[in-house]
Amino acid sequence: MARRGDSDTLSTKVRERLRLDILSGLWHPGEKLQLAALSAHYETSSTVVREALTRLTGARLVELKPNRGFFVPTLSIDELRDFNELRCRAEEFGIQLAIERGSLQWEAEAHAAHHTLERTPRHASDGSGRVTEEWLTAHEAFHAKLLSSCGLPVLIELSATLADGNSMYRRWAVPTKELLGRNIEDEHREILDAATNRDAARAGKLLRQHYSLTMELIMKAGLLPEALGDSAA
Amino acid sequence: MARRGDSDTLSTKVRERLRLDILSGLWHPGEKLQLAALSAHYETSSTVVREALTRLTGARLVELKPNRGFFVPTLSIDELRDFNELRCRAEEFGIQLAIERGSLQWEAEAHAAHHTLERTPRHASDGSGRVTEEWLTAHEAFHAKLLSSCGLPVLIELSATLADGNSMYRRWAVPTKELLGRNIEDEHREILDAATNRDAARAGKLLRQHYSLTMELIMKAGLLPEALGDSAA
DNA sequence: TCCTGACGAGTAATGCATTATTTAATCCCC
DNA sequence: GGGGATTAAATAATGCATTACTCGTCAGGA
Repeated sequence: MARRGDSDTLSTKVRERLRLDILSGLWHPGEKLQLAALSAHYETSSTVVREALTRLTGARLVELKPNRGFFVPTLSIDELRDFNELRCRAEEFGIQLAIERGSLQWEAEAHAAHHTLERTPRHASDGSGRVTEEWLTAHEAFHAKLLSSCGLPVLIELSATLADGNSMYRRWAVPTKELLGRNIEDEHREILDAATNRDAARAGKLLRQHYSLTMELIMKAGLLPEALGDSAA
Repeated sequence: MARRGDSDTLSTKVRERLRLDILSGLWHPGEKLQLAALSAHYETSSTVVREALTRLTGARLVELKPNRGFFVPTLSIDELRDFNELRCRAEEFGIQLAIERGSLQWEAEAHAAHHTLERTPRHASDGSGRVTEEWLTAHEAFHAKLLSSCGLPVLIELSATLADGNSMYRRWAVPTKELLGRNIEDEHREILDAATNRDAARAGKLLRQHYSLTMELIMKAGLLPEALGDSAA
């Protein structure tokens, strides 16, 4: 085997690595995720890769076709609007509960998460315009923290799943000036402000705008052909 | 091995069996699901049991504690109200989309599913008052069919997950006359009627009432002690 | 007596070997 | 030469062996 004294399992770590690799586009939509290739890449046995993939299936980041293998799901721009609406509704409900129930510590942690997000560089320094993995993580952490005090694990998990799905659309959208250059910091600041001032209605509205604006930009930009499933592996 | 010419995998079948066994209460909340015991019970290797359990983890029917094993999640009556609200919101949105987009065939299939449901006996003939597995399946199939034309796979899956969660609460509620004797058939008929007459607002309202009434009855009845996690295996 | 830390049983996690299924390539037969 | 069956290669699914973790138990020392 390959481990010693850590706490959680190899499978968990591989799952997280795979998740980030899919979100960052290392494996692209439609691509077949072969067990042998992945176990070589992640330097572990096919068993743990299989478990990691199976787990990601539950989060809709991987699709399993019985007896055919695992695949990265392809995206459909037609679904994006409904997808976004579902996300908005879920988060509106979530933030409402979270604001009702959040403690002072929650407020503090939300500020902390926001601070981290603000200080994490958004774009890679290589000029590719690609969003960095660190920023993506901080962004999801910020939004997750806002909902964390809602008290409903299903909802937290749902929100994470929908966030990942949205990241996929964002990642495979045609890069445009508007998408790349958008000033997202103000939106986050306002959301944080509404939440920690316990204004659920305003927080919900701001979240909806925040998500919907991104959605509109993605829909205007369209998806890269690699995301539609007709690409080569 | 144990198979030859079927289509989908052993793992899928074991997962479905496990799912129904958990919903029906064969394994109860808090119980540890040991790989060795389960592979003996389902007559297969621990590998496929593990995969089945991992998959069910994604549907929140099983919980995995790293290096500790798999467990049936315990229930908390406090969460039920929020849980129900999330479900209502998701289904209201889903039924709205489904009604906008459903074809004539969808209408027909909804009627078919409803017919099956109506003709499937609800309670076991042994007088235990327990809901039959067949009725449970038909019930979920009916509701799933209503949403099936919404065009958003995430939402369909979410709805199925929430339905399973609700079944758990229903299963582990203290049996009361009101819960056992409720006339649920009229509600289904009305929902079907609203949906196939393309009245989204009414369908949504009826669904909300349908779910919320069950919830209220469960909250009034309370949960059996076995569901709370302090029971022996 | 109570804590601490080492041992050991039980079992979860991982790795690897084997079997089954799919997919494509080849070969007949028309 | 073309279409459908047959065989072969690739790889997904399953089974089993091994390793490593957790937790309970017990011995030794304060």
